[in-house]
Amino acid sequence: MTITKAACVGRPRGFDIDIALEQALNVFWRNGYEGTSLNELTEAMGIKKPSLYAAFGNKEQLFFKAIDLYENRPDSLFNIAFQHEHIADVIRGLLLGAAAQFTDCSHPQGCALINSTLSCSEASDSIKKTVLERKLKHKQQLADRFEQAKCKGELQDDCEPVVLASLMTTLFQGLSMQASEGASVEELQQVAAMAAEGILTVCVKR
Amino acid sequence: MTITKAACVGRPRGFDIDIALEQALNVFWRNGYEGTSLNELTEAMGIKKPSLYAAFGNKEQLFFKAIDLYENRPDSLFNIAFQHEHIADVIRGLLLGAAAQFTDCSHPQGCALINSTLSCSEASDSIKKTVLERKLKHKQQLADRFEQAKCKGELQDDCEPVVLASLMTTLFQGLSMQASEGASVEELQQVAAMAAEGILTVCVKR
DNA sequence: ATTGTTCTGTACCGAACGGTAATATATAGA
DNA sequence: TCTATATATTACCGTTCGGTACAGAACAAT
Repeated sequence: MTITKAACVGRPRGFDIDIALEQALNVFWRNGYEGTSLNELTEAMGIKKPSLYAAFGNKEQLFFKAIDLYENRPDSLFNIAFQHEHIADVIRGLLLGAAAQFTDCSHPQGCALINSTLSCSEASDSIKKTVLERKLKHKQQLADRFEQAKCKGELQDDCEPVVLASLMTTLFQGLSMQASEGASVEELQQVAAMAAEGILTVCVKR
Repeated sequence: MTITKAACVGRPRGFDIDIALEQALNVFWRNGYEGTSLNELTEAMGIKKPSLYAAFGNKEQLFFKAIDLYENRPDSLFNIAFQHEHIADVIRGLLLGAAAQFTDCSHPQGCALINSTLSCSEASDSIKKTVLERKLKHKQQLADRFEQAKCKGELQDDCEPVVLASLMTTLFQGLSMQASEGASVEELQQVAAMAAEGILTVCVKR
């Protein structure tokens, strides 16, 4: 899916807009929104500033498009883990999957969405707000999935789906930060495994 | 403990250096290192830039001094929680204490150390490195305390103190982020309670 | 070949950044 | 009162920030 319809008249664009966007995502992923300068972006994307502005609007819109690209990846953590039938497998899949994906060295470490939110002063308020909404949406998806599991009788009676969703979000954010700080895949997997074991023990009927 | 020895000659300083430092800490706490500008600092501290530079060196040194102030607070989370004898109380104290302190509205939300690390591009590398060392030191303190508990037979045999310390760190970082994003004290306490219950169940002998 | 359209590159904008030179001002000691 | 010293104030430095005006270059349609 291209971002801007290819023009059939005029000078043709000299770069692949999808590849450029992916490069931009990588920079935002690594440095966050405010931590990324236009010079870093243009250098990584292999284009000059006016080309960037013509193709993507401005830094803010470029960021949103990059985040869209990130969230629509087919190998998204949620997409994979939610395919499991049993809630225990979902929880294990989410935590161990996060540990694996956040340390996957084929792209920057951690979660792009979580990393981006960080380096944001009061200046870029719309960025903060939008990223927060996305994260809230994901938390809601988790809560919905856990609620569904509870209806099926998979969860303990005293386990609140919303709280469990918050706890998972907390763990994701912590795992993402640790990954960004250079934690190894082994360390994060041990952490994820211990967390999963604890959650399964106190929240899931067996 | 003052930062700079009070001069007994020359024009006396027109502001309280300790109060100014505390104001600086609050700004860094709220906005992170790179997210904080000198104008914000001087405004919050009630002084002009040359006074700031005369008293604290530069932005980087001011940050280090502010972080020192933060870590040497008497009501530090670790100081309080480590006073408990039983490891179960330590773990509960750490998690519930974090939920409470991170949402305490008498100061910025979240953990200052964790928040600061975030908004740091490759530029301020020494900041990143120093903050990382501090966080690592805290993780080590946790690991030592858990190791000690294991020696006393308080932990399950298959519970690795280092992994448990990593999991606690992960939870702290997640809780701090959620607090910074505006989570309520109630929500965080529920999350902390659930996490504590899980950890106590799988890691601690009862 | 000309025109219209769109992209590319250079060179620049005002604003904000961290940091400082120069100078005025307030105190202690002589 | 005068001098030495340390602080406060103003006004400025060079750099980088996000963003853009402008002119040239490459294509499709005529």
